[in-house]
Amino acid sequence: MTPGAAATPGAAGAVARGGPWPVTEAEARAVQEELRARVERADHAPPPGTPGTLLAGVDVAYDDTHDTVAAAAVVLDGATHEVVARATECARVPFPYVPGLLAFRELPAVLAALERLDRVPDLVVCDGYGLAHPRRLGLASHLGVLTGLPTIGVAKTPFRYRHGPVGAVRGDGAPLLDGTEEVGRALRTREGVRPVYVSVGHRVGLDSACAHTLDLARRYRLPETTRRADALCRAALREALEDAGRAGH
DNA sequence: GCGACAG
DNA sequence: ATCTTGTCGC
Repeated sequence: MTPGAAATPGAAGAVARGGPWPVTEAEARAVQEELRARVERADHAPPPGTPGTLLAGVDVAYDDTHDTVAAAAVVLDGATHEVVARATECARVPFPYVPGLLAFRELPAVLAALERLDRVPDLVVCDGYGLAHPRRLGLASHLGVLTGLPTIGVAKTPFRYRHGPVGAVRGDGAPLLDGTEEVGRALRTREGVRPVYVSVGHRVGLDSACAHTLDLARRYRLPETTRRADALCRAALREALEDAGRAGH
């Protein structure tokens, strides 16, 4: 994948091939403070169901004892939701898990997997948050700024944010609040199941982000994109560890 | 200082 | 994220 619309193709490429990356938490926070101004809120995502549209999902799996991370990028046809492309990347874990700094742990491998795709997606669905972040630069927004691609974040827990009751019907939602600021939406994708937490990443509006989340999560709580990416990165991690084991013994 | 804490 | 058995329900 070579995103022609990339805002900073050089930066994304440098990261993908192991270029500069923050080492300390202070450096990482400084990077976020720097990039937050580049997040675009205008909606550039095609409506759900648009024929010819490509929807991507990205996710990562870890084995900390082997210092290994596996990332996967999967592309679905926007109308049929059939998988049309996939790619993976394994690497050393580049950053520890620190709440608020997840992107520095996940993005290098994710960017490399995206670079390996032979298609450029119209929207990337991330596992985590976008604007719902202490510095308004969760991994979804961060990925969007580095690639120029429209992105959204769909998380499984509320992190540090609050919301009122969510209606029982699929599609019902409640604002995710950071104080009085709406940073996302708790969204019910299935009745009788906990809601998911949707937030804007880059170049997508919140209503559009929720519409895509609902479109991709008909049968299960989570979007088909992240379910596929999750399965693929786990398989990639398993194979990487098996190969390493064979080579070592 | 204490608790909370995306994945 | 990951460690883990059985169990309730469609």
